[in-house]
Order: sequence, then C-alpha cells, then structure tokens
Amino acid sequence: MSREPRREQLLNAADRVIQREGPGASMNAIAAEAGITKPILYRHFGDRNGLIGALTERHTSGLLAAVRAALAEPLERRDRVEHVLDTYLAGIEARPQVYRLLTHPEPGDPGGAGNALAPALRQIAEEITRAVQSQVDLGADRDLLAEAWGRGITGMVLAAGDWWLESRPCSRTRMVQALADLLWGRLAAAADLPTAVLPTAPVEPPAPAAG
Amino acid sequence: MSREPRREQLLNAADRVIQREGPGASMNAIAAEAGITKPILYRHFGDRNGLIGALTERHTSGLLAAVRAALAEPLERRDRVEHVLDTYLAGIEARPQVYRLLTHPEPGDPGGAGNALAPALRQIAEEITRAVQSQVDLGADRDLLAEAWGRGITGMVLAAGDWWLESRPCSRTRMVQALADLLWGRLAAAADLPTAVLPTAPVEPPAPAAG
DNA sequence: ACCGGGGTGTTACCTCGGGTAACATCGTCG
DNA sequence: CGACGATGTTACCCGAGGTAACACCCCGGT
Repeated sequence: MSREPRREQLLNAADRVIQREGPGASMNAIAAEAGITKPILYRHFGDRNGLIGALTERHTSGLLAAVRAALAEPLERRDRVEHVLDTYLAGIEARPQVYRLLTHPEPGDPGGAGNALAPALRQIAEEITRAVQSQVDLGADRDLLAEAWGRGITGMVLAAGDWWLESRPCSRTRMVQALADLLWGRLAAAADLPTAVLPTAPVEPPAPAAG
Repeated sequence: MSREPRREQLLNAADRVIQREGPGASMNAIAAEAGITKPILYRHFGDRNGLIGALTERHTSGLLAAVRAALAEPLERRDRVEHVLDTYLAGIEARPQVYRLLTHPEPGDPGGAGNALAPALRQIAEEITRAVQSQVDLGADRDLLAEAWGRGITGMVLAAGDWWLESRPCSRTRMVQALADLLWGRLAAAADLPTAVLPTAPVEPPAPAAG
C-alpha cells in the first residue's frame, strides 16, 4: 500500500478520536484508534502539528471554500453577509469537535506570537478582507479598514458561534440575524432606554493589580 | 511571614517570568524566578490553574474595572463605545504578555467546553451584555441580542486587538475608529465598488474533504 | 533464488512539564 | 520546652510528545 491511502486511513482514525475526545486527544489515543502505535504516526506526519495540520487542511478546504463561495454570491450585501454567517455556523454545527480543532489555536508556538485566530480562521479573515476591499467603497482607509474588519468579523463570529454552539440559545437563523444586525449598526441605531440608575454590578474597589 | 504577602511575592515572580517568556512559562521557571522550587508554588496555588487563576484575577480586576467604568461613562453612545475600545486596547498594549495570558484560554479543560473566550474575556462580555441590556432599546429580542452581541463584540475586539498588537498597522486611535465604524454599520452604509471581475484568489478545486 | 528497498509494524527508551511524598528547618507562641 | 505553621529541600511519579533500533512482508530487479 503506497503512502497516500495509508495517510488517509490514519487521518480518518484521528478524525474519529477527535470527534469523540476533542482536540486534546493524545497521539497514543489516535494511534490506538488506528490500531497501531505512535512511531507510525510520526513517520507519516513528523510531529503532532503535522498531524493536526493535515487534519485541519482537510476540513479547512471545505469550510474555506464554502465561505469563499458565500462571499462571492451575487446577492444584496446584507443577504450575502447573512449567507456567509450562516455558512460558518452551519459548518461548526455539523462537526463541533472537529471545528473546535480548526478554530482554536494551539497553545504551542512558543517562539511565535499568540495569535487569537487559528490558521484556518486567519484564512477566512483574509477572504473577508479581500471581499471587503474589492466590493465595498471605503475611501482612503480601505486597506486598513478591510483588514481590521476581516479580523474583527472573524473573531466576532468565532466567539459568538462558540457561545451559540454551547448554549444553543436560539435557532441558527436567528443567530445569523443577530450578528448581521450587529454588523448593520443596529447597536448604533437603537434608541436609548429611559435611563434608570444603571446598577451595573457590585463594583469592588479596583485592586491596584501590582506594578 | 503570614501567607498572603508571600503569595504576592510569588505572584510577582510569576508575573515577571510571564512578562519575559510568555504564557507558556513552566512552573519550574516560575519557581526559579522566585528563588525557590516547585512544591512551594503548589502549596500556595494548588496547581498551575490555581497560579494562573490568581495571576489573572489580579490583572483582570484592573482591566475589567476599567472596561466597566468606560461602559458607565456618561457619554454619547458612540463616544462611550470608542472609550471602551480604547480602554481595552490600551490594556493589552501596556503588558502584552500578561494580557495574552488573560485573553487566551488554556488548552486544558478537557472535560469542559472549548470556549473561545477566556474567563477574563467572558466577564467583559457579560459587562457588555449588561450594558446593552440596560442602556439600549432593542425590543423583544433584547436578551438574546445583548448576549450574542456581548460575546460577538468581545471576540471581535480580541481578534482585532491581537492583530493590531502584533502588526501595529496604525495608531491606537485609528484602530478604535476602525472598530467603532464597523459597529456603527459603516460596512452596511458604504457604497458598492464598481464591480470589476472580482478575482478573489487562486481558487483550488475544492477537495472533497472526506466524509 | 536472492537481495534490496519501501512499506508495515513493534518495544523500549528519552525528555520535559505538571504534580506529589517525605523529610528538614526556622521562628513564634503558650 | 514543645507544638504549630510557615519555610524550604530532594527525589520521585505520571503522562505526553518524540525517537532509536529492530523486525516483518512484499515486490520487483538481477
């Protein structure tokens, strides 16, 4: 059996384990699921990052392509945005564990930076950036705004999506509406509430927090 | 020397190490920095999470109090939002390593869920939720929108802030503007660009991504 | 028939980090 | 003095990532 098919089998096993145990699954566990032992995994993937990387690439391509397609859809802008949001939420809804793996950066990377966005999400952020740059007239600040918004929107959907996945406070459709409304400036447009006394929360005296 | 002051010293040492080495700093390293050995750390904090927890609480209180205060500021809504954004960005700018620790959830938590938001950020999200609920008239969907937006906005600022910290594409003020503009629906309001051919990116044939 | 290479697999080991057990010391209070 | 509560130590365990060394199996070439 040549290399590639075997790789696929191993990735399938890893997929199963992660679907069952979450992204923290150990190499031993994955090897066991595949009915083999660690060194083989390492032969195929180099190290854990290699495995995870291969795994994420498989799934990323799907999600990324879907988002990309949604971004290019010939719709009214609001509809297009909703379509993108729905695409993402549908993706994480379908295989939560796998998408957690995709969407949550690994703690390693000690030399590098502590990016908030995992590679897969960074790619999505770039797609959004490109789409904004090429489709929306933002004047001189175009590049800066597009990039900041790409990251920001991605992070927004990540956090909100995670919350939604876990507590399922509403249907996907409603969630899409809520997020689109936010991006549509509904926060800005809404009226003030008749200001009561605003008791936000019990405020402890702010400890100095060291120096 | 009674317990508390010693704890503070140890936390200070931990702080120093993390400021220097980042959130991945080992217990050994922290102990060494404090001039002692591991067991003492464990006596005081139980386990790593305990240490990290104590550390984050110290700093969280500062950031959280600042954000809370910003949220309660008697300003025009847009100004208030900008004030909050600026507060957060100023916070992470001041002590990047420490705030990375605060803002990036630890990989552990195997039994629990894969929250995108670290505890400190979840608290901020809750503050935002409360502020929106109590200050903005959103009709029947109030609770859902406020909570979704709380998470979403927090995630947005987290991701965008991280990016800004690392690549410093502009001044803090400009970044605040960019994010506030996003929340203010500038994406929705801007005109379409004269649609060229939209060459988004080299699109590889979407691999089936397994089944 | 033989050998070599590329695949399969194994056991046993290393390192490092979190976490613990057991033991020794110092100062203070009754 | 003795006990207690803090200080500290060395030495160890465990699990996870990662590697070394070895063995098998098949297939194709000479």
